[in-house]
Amino acid sequence: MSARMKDIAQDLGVSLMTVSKALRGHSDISEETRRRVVNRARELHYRPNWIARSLVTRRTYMVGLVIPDLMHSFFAEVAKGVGRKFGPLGYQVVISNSEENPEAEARQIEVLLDRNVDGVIIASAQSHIRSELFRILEKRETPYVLIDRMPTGFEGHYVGGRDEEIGMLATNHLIDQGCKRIAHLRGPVISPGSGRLRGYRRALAKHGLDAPLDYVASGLYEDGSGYEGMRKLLQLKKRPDGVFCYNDPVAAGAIKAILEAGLTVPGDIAVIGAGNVHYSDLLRVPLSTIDQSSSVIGETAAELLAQCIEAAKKPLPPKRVFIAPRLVVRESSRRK
Amino acid sequence: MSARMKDIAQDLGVSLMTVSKALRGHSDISEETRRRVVNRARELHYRPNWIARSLVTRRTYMVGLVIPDLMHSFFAEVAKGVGRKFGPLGYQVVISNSEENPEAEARQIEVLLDRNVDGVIIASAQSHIRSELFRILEKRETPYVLIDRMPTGFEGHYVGGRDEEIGMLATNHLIDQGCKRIAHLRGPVISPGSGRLRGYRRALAKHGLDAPLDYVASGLYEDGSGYEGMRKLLQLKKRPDGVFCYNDPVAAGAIKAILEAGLTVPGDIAVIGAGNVHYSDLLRVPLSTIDQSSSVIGETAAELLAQCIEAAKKPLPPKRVFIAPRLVVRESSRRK
DNA sequence: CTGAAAGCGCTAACAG
DNA sequence: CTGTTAGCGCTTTCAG
Repeated sequence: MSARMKDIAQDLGVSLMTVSKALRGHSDISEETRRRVVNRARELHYRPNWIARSLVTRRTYMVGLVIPDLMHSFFAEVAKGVGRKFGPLGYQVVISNSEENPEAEARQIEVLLDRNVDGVIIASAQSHIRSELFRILEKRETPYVLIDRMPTGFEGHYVGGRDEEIGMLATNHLIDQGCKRIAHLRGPVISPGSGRLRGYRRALAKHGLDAPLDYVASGLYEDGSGYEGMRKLLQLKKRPDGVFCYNDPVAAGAIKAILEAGLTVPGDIAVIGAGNVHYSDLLRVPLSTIDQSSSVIGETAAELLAQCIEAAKKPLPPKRVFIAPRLVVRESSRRK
Repeated sequence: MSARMKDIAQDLGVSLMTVSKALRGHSDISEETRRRVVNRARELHYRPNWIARSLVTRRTYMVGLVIPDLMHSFFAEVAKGVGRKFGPLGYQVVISNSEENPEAEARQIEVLLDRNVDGVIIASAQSHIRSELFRILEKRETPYVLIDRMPTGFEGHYVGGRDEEIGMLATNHLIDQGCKRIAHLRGPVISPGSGRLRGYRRALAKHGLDAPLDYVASGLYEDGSGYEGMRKLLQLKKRPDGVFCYNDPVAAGAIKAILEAGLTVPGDIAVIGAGNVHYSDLLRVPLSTIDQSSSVIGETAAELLAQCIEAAKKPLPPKRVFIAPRLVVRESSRRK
């Protein structure tokens, strides 16, 4: 096994405590002693034992990040943002994949808490705060920040997009481009899905446009379901001429379905997504989208969580940050 | 703070050790006692303290996974495979992003080792085994498995693709499709890049086709560089009619460049990538590719590492697993 | 400025 | 079957 403080202490004929303090840059150690300790530590390739330290300090310098899908590049980007913020602070980020399963998510969060992470960032698959998970979370005193999705009733720290605005921005853009029959491939029944749907409806209402019930089809999260949802929309007697999709993967699937049906994008049907995932530019038809600054969401959440952790045990008043959306026009919706 | 074993022991009037053993299902505890302990533990919401346990057992049940880019869905998929295998075994996977930077990678691995992970899986950015990193890695007795990239001189555990075969498979396919002037957007100077290039050359040689030096351009890792590389190829006097790209992102960038130049895919230039990333099907032109079974690589590496960990301190003889590649033909290369 | 004592929560090894 | 003793490697507290 590698060297311990005890070894350094013995070698130098000082006490273990002196070594401990010297190594941590404690003020009441003579410059001379510190130098000797540090040198000897280097010689022995001493590496502090985090586990032993954690046992007494009750800090692990690990934070959990729970996301529903690593493969979705939106979350990968969020993860990158979180890592970029926490790395320099000396924290390890532990990523957990819930696969959109609320129970799996709850179990994973428990595991993280059992490991004494100092805090958790969660893009939750729970739709409501009345779930087992939040009871667990509240019982422990570990700070946590929710991102991207806000379960109904949730009152704590949150960082995410302005979903209603996203819906309006996208829908207004399609209207601007001259679309008259605008459909929506909606996301799951969690805040971003509902918020974007609300925005879609408001935008249509404001412009006096119809929003037939069957113009809203389920797109769920990804290209497979986007493809299916679009195929349903294509069977309607009054085919839509514009579609706002919950996110970019759904939009990619929708485009696939449209092209397969022998129609053109944006000629026959204009399409817009949300998320601005990094390959949106490379799709069949370069995809218009609403940028959500995924990595900013990650960084902001990380910053907030770091503050909560520093604040020791006095919980900070709940803080909510909403990142402004931004329209990115590419070919899939450009009609003028 | 939450309940400790001590609390359970006092409540029940037994010794701490009895509790410890009962909770771990040790055989020499009466059924009766065990039941009482387990019940009381549940009542108190007892959760074992991993940190304390680790301090004595020297096992953390954490494994590190170091990859160069989470955003590249190949690695995201590998990560998923690793997680799927280790999760049920009670391990936490800690992912670290090296951003293709060998020094950052080395530092991150040190951090992981400092945290006493039980093992590490690495898709290394090091090109040669004579780097600082491998000295560190060998000094500690923590088992590790390399994946996807094999630094020259490396002799340890490895799981990856058969890169030369990938190159041959892709190039042969282009030849089959009638391409006569086949170029290659090559990857970085690490094993997959060099292996695929070798395969490309061998395939051409076998068919007596030319491989002019300027037909090999640098594509590096991603769409940006693929785009740039392709633009260079397009300026050659004898324009290629087929391109084998290092990976799918590079191929996506190449297609973008080709279309922008007013040419068609596969009509003017057939394109094939490698990796079969999940959105390959949704690109401008659905991308032909070589499937590498990314998640199988992750799972296999995880399994191997788990064995190494179980093998206690006796290092297993180096094992190497090469996953067979598989041709996936989509539109981008279909000429017949 | 330095150090001795106590303990974080748990387990290994052995004794009853 | 149960319990005692002795740590794991470090930090906190307090006395010199």
